[in-house]
Amino acid sequence: MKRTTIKDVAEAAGVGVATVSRVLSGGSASQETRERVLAVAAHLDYRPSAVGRNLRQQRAGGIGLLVPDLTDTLYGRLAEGVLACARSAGEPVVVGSTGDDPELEAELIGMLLEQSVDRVIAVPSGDAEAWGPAIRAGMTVVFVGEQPQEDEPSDEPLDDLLMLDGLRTPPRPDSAIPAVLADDRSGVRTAVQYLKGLGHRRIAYLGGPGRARRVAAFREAMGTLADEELIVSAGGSRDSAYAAASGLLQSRGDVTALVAGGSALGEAAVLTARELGLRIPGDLSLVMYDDVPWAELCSPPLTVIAQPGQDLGYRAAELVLRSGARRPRSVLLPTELIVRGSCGPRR
Amino acid sequence: MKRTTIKDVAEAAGVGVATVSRVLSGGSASQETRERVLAVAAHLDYRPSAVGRNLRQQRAGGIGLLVPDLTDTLYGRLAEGVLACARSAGEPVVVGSTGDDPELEAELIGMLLEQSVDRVIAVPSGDAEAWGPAIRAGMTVVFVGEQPQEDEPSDEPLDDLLMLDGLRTPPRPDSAIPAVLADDRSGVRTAVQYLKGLGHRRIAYLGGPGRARRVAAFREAMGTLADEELIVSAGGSRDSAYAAASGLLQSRGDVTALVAGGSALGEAAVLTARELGLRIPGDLSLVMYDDVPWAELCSPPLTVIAQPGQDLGYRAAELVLRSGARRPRSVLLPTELIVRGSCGPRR
DNA sequence: GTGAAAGCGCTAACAC
DNA sequence: GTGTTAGCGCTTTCAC
Repeated sequence: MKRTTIKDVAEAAGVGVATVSRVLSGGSASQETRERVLAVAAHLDYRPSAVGRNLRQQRAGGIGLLVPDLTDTLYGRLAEGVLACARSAGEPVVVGSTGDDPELEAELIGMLLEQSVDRVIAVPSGDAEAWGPAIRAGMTVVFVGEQPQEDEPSDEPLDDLLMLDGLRTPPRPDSAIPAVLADDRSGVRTAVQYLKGLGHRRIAYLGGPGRARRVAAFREAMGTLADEELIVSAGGSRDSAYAAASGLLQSRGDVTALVAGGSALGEAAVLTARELGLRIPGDLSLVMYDDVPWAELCSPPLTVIAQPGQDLGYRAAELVLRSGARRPRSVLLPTELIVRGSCGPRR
Repeated sequence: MKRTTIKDVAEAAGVGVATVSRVLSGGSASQETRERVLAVAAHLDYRPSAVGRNLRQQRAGGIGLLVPDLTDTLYGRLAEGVLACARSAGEPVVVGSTGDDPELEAELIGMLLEQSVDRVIAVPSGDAEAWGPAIRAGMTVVFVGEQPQEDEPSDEPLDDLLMLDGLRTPPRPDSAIPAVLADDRSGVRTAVQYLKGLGHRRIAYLGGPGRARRVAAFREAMGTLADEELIVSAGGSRDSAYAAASGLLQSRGDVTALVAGGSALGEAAVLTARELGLRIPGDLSLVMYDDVPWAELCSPPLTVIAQPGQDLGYRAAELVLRSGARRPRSVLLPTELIVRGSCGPRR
């Protein structure tokens, strides 16, 4: 099955290939020629080959999208957002799932490089260095939902004074890589203040791999109440989420409230609490990140910090597509605390 | 930022481009030459351009994946399966979300054609004809999770006799397009028999767009109990799911059990039941398609028909990748009824 | 065992 | 306005 090429169209229309190319890309041509070429092209069901064009233009169109896990509703929404924007721009999207594994992430970046995909949107899993090769190769990259951990010297851990100021982690001072982020700081702060208002003092944070910004925001919001022992982070797998939740809830009997840094973590927390006979919100108040559909169906309905998943993706796609124009700045999208039934006064 | 090409490597290694190409694709070369080329390539951080190769070989590598909605956990899992298999084969995956819209589906097929993506995995949304152009263009396509509706004359509706035989809808007699499907027939049958065993007679089915096989399987399983008025199908949107659920539950007070053909539908059913003051399983027994994470967290925990989402995707990817070898046959994967707490005896 | 050269489908520079 | 032509990076004959 041979593909119809521009040459076929040119011959059938009795014109040169350049003319066909011009007509199809809106260049100048006489009315008559234009119509004939268009007619012939339609009749032959001609589709310009993106491969040919890409080779010629030294850059593949299309955009790459790297997310940790498509099974997570948040990333599903994010992907839908990217796809929607890309589609309206007629761009194909090459998707990769990193499983929150920096190594896999690097491998996928290499794959995109090989495909000459020169614009990518990513929820980064590793550190910023993984993106060196991509940047050096001239890729336009936009981070979404997360940024690589700062490689700040970890022996200057956390200064209580600094934590009180409102701007410890600005959307990254002047990083070369723009990012579209949810306002975690404000989301977590709202949640923590809500819990504090309910009388809770021993509030734990259950985080996933990476997601350093949320943890930092939690520490900041807790202020002097922060206790490193109540901040645990699980690996990417479901099992490790349960293990972490279980470990936390069992060894720390004085915990009366928990913030789960993602829906998988929240799920683990709910199940673990049930197993342990902890009632929500009677014995344990729970706030979960991400307003997934089941949050409302859960018993009790879960109070959540909602992120605009789809918007995050859409905006990121806009940024990466219009990157040519102005220097893209990072974007911060609002989060919202949706109060349902999983939090109560300290018992 | 110019990309390192095969020519650069050839020059730096003091050999011809053909030699570089051979070495890199495992062709014959002297030990010494091979080592030198490899060293130079590594040193220059050379990556062969997929675009160049694709153009030369008249076929883009990579595989296309078309799903209705990445926000749905089932399709997220399915995509993860495809991605996992594709990655192990080193193939990029171009993903499109059809929103269950045949028109959008056709548009995305066109986009894949333009990209010269010649292997695609799809959860079809439209009828079989939408795939004509793809097939004619030489695409290898594999359906997954669903097949286009049969264009059987609808005025010969359903023959009760035929419905009793065990093989009314085999994995498609000898269609040109192979499919990887979950065994809906057996899944639905098990669920319906379970409900019948509980004493239910007025069992409704709430389906989504398309998904004709499940509906057919439901009719078949119901046998003489089938009532067309209890079979309703919603559109793709969340709203239409609620509307359908609401309409069904309000107008048909004698319904004591409901099978929801997908997790979005199940969600709508649970919420609607709550609004209407119908208790589950007291007033209404519910079986839902797809074992999403929240099914267990719901109140009550939902009895579900589980499909192996990830496997479906993985197997489909295998099929589409090995398509060159033997004539790929369709695959039927088992479903499982997971009994939890949403079904009770007829009140 | 290796190099020179053709050509995949396309666009852009240049000639007419 | 339109045709001719030169490559984009690569693989693959075909000579040597």
